[in-house]
Amino acid sequence: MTTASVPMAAPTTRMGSDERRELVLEAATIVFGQRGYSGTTTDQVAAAAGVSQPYVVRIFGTKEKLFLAVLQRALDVLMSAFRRAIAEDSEESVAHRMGTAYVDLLKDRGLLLSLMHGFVLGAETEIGKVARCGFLDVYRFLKNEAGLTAEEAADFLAHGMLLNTLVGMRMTDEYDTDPDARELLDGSLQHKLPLLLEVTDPTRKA
Amino acid sequence: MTTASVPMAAPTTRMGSDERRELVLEAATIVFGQRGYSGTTTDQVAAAAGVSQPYVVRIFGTKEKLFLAVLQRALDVLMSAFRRAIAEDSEESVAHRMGTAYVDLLKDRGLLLSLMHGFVLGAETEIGKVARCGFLDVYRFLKNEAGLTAEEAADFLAHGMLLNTLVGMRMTDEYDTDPDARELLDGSLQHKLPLLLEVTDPTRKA
DNA sequence: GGGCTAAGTAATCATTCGATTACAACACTC
DNA sequence: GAGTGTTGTAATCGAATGATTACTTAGCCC
Repeated sequence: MTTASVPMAAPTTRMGSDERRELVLEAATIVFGQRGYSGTTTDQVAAAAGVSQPYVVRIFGTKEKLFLAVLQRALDVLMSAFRRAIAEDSEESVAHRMGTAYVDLLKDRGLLLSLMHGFVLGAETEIGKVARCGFLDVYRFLKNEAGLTAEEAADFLAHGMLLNTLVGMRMTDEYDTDPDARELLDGSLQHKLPLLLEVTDPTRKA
Repeated sequence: MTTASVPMAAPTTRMGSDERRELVLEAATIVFGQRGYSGTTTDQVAAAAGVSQPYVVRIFGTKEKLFLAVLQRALDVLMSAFRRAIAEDSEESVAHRMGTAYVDLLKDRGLLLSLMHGFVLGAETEIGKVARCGFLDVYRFLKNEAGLTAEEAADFLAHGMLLNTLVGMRMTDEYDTDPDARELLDGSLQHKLPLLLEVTDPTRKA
């Protein structure tokens, strides 16, 4: 008999709680992004993060608080990306650089979609509060720090929402089969399109 | 003792199945619009429609089929509104008339929001199919029948998605308290804003 | 007016899910 | 190396939910 009869004592070392929290947040972002708030179970998040379900709820308290943390993190990442975009010096316009930065966020899988799910759940008291506040923060940033006019800012947001919608409905699935889908995606993404295709379908060859 | 010991025999007459189906669809549209697909229960829909929960699922088979019917109806109503808008003769541009028609759809409560919830659920096999197909139908309509260029059509769709998002997050709740919210809503809706405010908050005085 | 079809419900079932509890083991301090 | 707090899990619970079954009654046709 071996010294350990316990079933598979973990060979890995333990993890700090901050690190673990961030890991779960990233996993949750992916799952919430594709199934939505109500459609996601804490069990799915736990499985995606490689921890047990009770641990997920203990870290965040409730599923709602977990989703709120996902939303807040997504908004923070978004704002950081925009700040970086307007800080860099380039020949491109500020709006163009921010657009590029926005599309680049697709690499953080589920981030824009989790945001989108939060945005359309304004009827949920707490979620709605975070969504409205976060959205207005972005709008203010576009006007006050990026120097866009009100109309330019609205246009920017509008095309962002269109992109989110196209990604959410997996319009990329029709990219090869439907010329209109291709045209729509080309128009929304321009040179960033290969990134989207790669993110949404890892098997595709460039 | 009264002649009827049965608990409240309905004083109302019975209803044809088509009529009843439409009634349930409308109720479902409202509920799905504010809670999303997974967040809505068949019981909530039944209560909103004034029928029993088992009856709702018997009419549509499953909750998913009910949601698909809601989506299809919403797309049909949308396309009808657009066709009517381009048919009428007016001094306004086609795009302007369609925009007005789109905003008018807010009167059909939950319709645009149910659509939006469907749009961001592309990962769900059946829902995704209907969403992509319906969205592309609209895009083709804008180009082929309304005579918009590809870019104009994308702009139109983008601002539609922004409007849906603003409504979904209940940005109207901040209309009186936040000048940026007000500006954003004014820009997205122009003269149609009173309609939105009335729809989202029936207690408000014009 | 009797039977037949369709509208509609009450009761209930099997799952699923978020949350709680109790317990285990690793790492750190003294 | 004993004690202790933190990381982490197994087991389980109660409520919610979609679906099924069996039953009731209204209208309708002959």
